[in-house]
Amino acid sequence: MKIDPDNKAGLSEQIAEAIREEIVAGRLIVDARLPSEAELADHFAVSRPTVREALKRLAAQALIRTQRGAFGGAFVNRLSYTEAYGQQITTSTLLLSMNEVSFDVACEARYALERACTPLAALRRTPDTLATMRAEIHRQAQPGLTDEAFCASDVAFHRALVDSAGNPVLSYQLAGAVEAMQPLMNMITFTARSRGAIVGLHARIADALERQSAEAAEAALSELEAYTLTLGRDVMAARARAKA
Amino acid sequence: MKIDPDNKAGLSEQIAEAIREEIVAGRLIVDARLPSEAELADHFAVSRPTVREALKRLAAQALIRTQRGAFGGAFVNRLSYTEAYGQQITTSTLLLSMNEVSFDVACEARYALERACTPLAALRRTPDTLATMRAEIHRQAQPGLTDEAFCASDVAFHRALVDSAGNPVLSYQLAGAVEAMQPLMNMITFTARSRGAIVGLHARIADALERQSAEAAEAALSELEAYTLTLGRDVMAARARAKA
DNA sequence: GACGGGCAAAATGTCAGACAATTAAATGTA
DNA sequence: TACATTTAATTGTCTGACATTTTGCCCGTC
Repeated sequence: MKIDPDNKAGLSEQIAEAIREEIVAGRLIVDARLPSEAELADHFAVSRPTVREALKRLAAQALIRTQRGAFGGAFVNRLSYTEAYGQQITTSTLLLSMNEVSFDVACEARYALERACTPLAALRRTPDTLATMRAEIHRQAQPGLTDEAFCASDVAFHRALVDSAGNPVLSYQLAGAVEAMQPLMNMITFTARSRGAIVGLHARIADALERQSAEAAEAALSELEAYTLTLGRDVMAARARAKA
Repeated sequence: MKIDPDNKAGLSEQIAEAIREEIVAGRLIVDARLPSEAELADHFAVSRPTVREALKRLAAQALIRTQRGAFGGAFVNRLSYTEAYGQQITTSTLLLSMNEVSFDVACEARYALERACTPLAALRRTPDTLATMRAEIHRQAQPGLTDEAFCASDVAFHRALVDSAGNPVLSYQLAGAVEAMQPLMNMITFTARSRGAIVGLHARIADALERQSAEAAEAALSELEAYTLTLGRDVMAARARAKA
């Protein structure tokens, strides 16, 4: 590995970057054990706390895992889909909440991506994913549901739709797009009428997938997008009025 | 903020999680200054190195930035699109390289997502993005290009295609899908004939977008997907033969 | 010879204190 | 007022130490 002059980046950051390079370049393969903290400190000519900070940076990105005890140490971590999902979701949520992303733009991105899944979902939907979608539709029709629970169920429905495509990479990519919308959707107060409309469109999507009609599913999805957009715009307009 | 019992998670991880909670819940807003390391250490009743490890975890995820000097400290960072792109790309690349994702699955996901962009790209493509695409096509037609440079240009072309949709959230979501394919594509040896075919399809896509025909662009994209798939399968077959 | 307990070693996790480097505000001076 | 200097606050790093956890090995017993 390379050495570190005293530049402005900070030693621990440089060390973390050097190790990350080793991993992404494949020179450190999955489950390989890194040198111990003391050895790394010696190699990079820094103190152990500095090395530890570097390792914690990598651990925060799930690139390594640490194990205590004899013959423990830091090991290159296999990035599982589950961990990748989590990172994807937190990053997407923060990106949307911190950058004044308009409801319209986020909505457009989400439905564009979901429409990309529908041809594959229509082809490969399983009884399992269809059952999940039906169950969520049923839950959404319950009268006593809070707005938050309704939104959570909405997310679950759309995740099932994405998972129907049977492509884990696609599911991973869309996890952020679907989940990150939830905080924005939570701002909407769903009336009985709007809930009915949404449930109806969800049912149309599920029906279309069941009979493997990608066109019908895409059409219903587009209607849902348009309807969600009007709901969101109403909220924004009401908020603007309250502000003035 | 909450306290930390001595459970198995590790103190620094618990502290990092507690602060992350504060940020995502909005109780710590963008550019807000966190308490100093000494104050945090006092508050959580741990030592300063432990607090520092926690802060480095957050810094690795670009959630905070630190500034030295008087009235410096740790500040909640606005997650920029650029930083989010970077995280998205590294996570996607590692996910693909570490999980034996087949070329077919990755390819399918990528082109499905890109097709989701074409209707918007056809609607909103600018002279700027079109010029970028043309420039990359021209570069790809140069004879002396290495395979790596050809792949890099291919990525640049597809990024321009995605950016044509004019939706930054969409661009962010697709950054991983497009960039993470590059290591897989780099394994392919591009003959003069395959390069010609790809350049031709790229030109057809650019032409279709220029005249705002989403259908033609999607058709060309699908052809490109099919062709890429055959190239990838040839490589896999050759590799299987070499192994046997 | 096999099994089990205890001990030592190795490694990470944490702590305490100190010093260096940096930066912005406060202060002093022309 | 404008500029240079000091000063205080804060992060970055180092040194050294102790605690905790886990593994492997030795050794005694059955």
